[in-house]
Amino acid sequence: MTEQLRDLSDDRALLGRTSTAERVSDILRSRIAEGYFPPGTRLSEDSIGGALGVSRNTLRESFRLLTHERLLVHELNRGVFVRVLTVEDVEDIYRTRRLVECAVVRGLGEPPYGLDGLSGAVDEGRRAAREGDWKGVGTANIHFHKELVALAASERTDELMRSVFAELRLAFHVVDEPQRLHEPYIARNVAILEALQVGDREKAEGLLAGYLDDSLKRVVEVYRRRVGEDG
Amino acid sequence: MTEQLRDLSDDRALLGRTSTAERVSDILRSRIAEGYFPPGTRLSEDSIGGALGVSRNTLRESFRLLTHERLLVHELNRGVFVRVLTVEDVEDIYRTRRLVECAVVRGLGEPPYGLDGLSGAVDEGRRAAREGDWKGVGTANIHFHKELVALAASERTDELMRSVFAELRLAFHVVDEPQRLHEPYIARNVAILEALQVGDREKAEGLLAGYLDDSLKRVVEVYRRRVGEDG
DNA sequence: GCATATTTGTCCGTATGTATA
DNA sequence: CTATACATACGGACAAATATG
Repeated sequence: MTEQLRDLSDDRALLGRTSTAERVSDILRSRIAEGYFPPGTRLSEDSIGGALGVSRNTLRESFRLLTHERLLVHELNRGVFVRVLTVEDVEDIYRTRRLVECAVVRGLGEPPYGLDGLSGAVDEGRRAAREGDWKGVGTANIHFHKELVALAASERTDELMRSVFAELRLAFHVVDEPQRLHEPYIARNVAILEALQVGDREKAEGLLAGYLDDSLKRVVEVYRRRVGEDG
Repeated sequence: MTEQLRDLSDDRALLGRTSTAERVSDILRSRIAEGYFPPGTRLSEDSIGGALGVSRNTLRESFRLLTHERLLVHELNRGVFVRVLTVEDVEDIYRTRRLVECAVVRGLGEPPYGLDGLSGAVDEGRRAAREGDWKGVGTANIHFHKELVALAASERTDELMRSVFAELRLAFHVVDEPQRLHEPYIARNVAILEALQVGDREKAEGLLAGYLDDSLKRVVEVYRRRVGEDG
């Protein structure tokens, strides 16, 4: 474990613009997102603090940040663990996505819209698919929907959904069938993008709703098999 | 200051289910919500830690929690302050409210709906108005809209909006014209409730959108005068 | 501009409580 | 039941930044 966690002692000597705790959070968030700390892993204060060369108090502040982002769960007197989502969590994530993402599309003004971010995410997904990088396809799909939310031009809505999408990654790591999970949605993202390009909000919203319903069904189906009865 | 901040030393001896830091956060959150710590106030580690009888490290964990809820802002080497919202913040809060609250109403299934929470909040507002407790009317209005969001039955949406409504209170404290700010909306909440009671989602959504637009206009109008150019 | 006091940032050592083998 | 491991919380220390005179 220690090898992959770069020691921060050097950086600390230099002038750090952000606090140590935030930099630690950034590192841990990446490790969780990329699956290096899979759901269920316990993050010991001692071993991680030692590996990163930061004190317990500093590390605890990082844990607090990530706990509030719902990536870690804190059990009193037992420590922090990478969150293991229940099937109900996954359903609620998609409930929230459907509510917000459809509302964003519906609330768009008159076309044309600034769709560069969306088509960029589509390109990113196609490129990853060509290389057989299915996890990359999953990342690109999430980017697509983040860009979709960004069309609402609301800082709070963005941040709100940022955390929801981070949670969604946790579910993807449990499922761990990236091609089956992500490939079908490249084409559907394209369809949504095209509807928006011609200014057909209603069609885009319908496609989006169908997308989310199907995606939820597929994730939950595999998810139940994985987490079994304990989730 | 010290008189209003109850010492926690006694509670610590008793069986506490939650951590000290969380209980401290609860206390500070209430104080901020009720305006005892108005926006802009600096929260000194020494004085508050002393008043509550907790150590600096514990208090700093509370500050982290509340900072992440956007109620406090942290300035490096200067400490934490109760957030002062800008006009842009207020506009974004209402943008988010409109997006989510309208989507909740639109996404309701077939009537009848469980509207006990909503009518309870209406009663609460009427009672407060009879007693001339206009801040209480504001609290009741926020309850009404929290209950409205709760109709979506989504844990994440609830939590998300809980933090948005907490921020909204910060704006109300800056404005500080509670009667003018809250009284007109009792009747409009009633109208929304009645539309939902007869199952007319579309009318309810329209009333809600108008409500939010008017409320934003009124808050911003007074807000600009208060914060002036520095916001 | 300078010197001083205050406050925060970070880390340590330790005592206590809690869960688990 | 005991022992171990860990988390919680406290108090103290010192450096660094900031505020004050």
